[in-house]
Amino acid sequence: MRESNVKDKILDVASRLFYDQGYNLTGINQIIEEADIARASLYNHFDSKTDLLLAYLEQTHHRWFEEMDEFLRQIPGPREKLLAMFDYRIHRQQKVKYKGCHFSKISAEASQHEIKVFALVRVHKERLKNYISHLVHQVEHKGTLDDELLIDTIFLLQEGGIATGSVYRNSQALKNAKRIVETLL
Amino acid sequence: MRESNVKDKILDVASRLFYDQGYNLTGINQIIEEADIARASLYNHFDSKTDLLLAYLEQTHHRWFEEMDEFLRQIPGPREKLLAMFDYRIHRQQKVKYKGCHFSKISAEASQHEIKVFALVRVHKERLKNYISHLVHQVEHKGTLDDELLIDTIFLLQEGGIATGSVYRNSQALKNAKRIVETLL
DNA sequence: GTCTATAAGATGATAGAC
DNA sequence: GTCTATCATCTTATAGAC
Repeated sequence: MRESNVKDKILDVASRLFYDQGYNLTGINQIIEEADIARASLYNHFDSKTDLLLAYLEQTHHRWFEEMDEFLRQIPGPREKLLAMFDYRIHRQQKVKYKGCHFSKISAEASQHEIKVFALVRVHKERLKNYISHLVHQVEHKGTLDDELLIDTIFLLQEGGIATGSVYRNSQALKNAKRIVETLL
Repeated sequence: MRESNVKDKILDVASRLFYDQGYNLTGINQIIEEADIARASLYNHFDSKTDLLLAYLEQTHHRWFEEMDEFLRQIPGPREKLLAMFDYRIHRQQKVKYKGCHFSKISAEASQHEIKVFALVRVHKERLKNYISHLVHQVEHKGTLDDELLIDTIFLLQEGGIATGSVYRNSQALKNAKRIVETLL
């Protein structure tokens, strides 16, 4: 097996377990067992468990936006794209079985001292809000809310919708959030 | 020390640590040390760490709504009460140093098998939404959104606002959320 | 009801052979 | 680069004395 394949395998298994079980409930032992590699092999590719966590967050961040770009590529205008963002999040929510936002989840259980982790969470949320901001400035909307408040509305409805979906294990909140934005746009 | 005082002391210390450090990062050892009680004393009052977690969630739930009732008691009408709910959450957010919703935080790190924990989280969120629902049905609003969508908007803006506040460690999102609701009401 | 001592297992990380 | 063996520490929980 090529070197990179071992590293990828470790990261794949760790990513799945970190999200499904939680970071703190996932031990190094389980990762090496399910990845079927030696204990020292893990520490050859990653300095520590925290290092593995950072790699997980970075990969998840990049894939998240790659998939969204792909999802929205065919959608024509900014209004349609803003609404399709909700479809993307509903689609993704179903794919990950309603366990919530990867970044919010880690943010909730990480030690306060791991400042690099929180920095990555902020980067992710910031980029999402910038994406929404870009589209809102392009769209000709009703003007019930001004641009800045509309950006916040769309962002917060998505964040609230994902959080609520993880509590009820369904997409109802996000579907309602989409209808709200449809009415306001 | 009276029996109940020991039990209260354990629960107080555990509550503080569960929220500040996270449930999984808080060990029984630290709880007994900071509460200054014997190891077996804890197990005399609580069957297990999970039992302690459930007691923490129940107490937090009751106090949360007690404090909100107190906060909103003087506020005159339903419109003002709906807006003051945001003030309550901002006030509370500052008090707990922006570490997010107690229930969402536990929901994010608890094992999927602890179904009683998730049931309590749903109870808490459900009661909050019912409270909002009650007020919205009383208020005479603009009608930009119908009652049901307005209830979801207010609920999701609060949930998103708290989550976002825990990422940025400030109240900006909740303050903007309040302005949005002011515009829509 | 509270105490100390201890159990049995899991934790993250390292040493040294190949 | 991968391996096995091992470390010191921490985990939740229980036994038995007072």
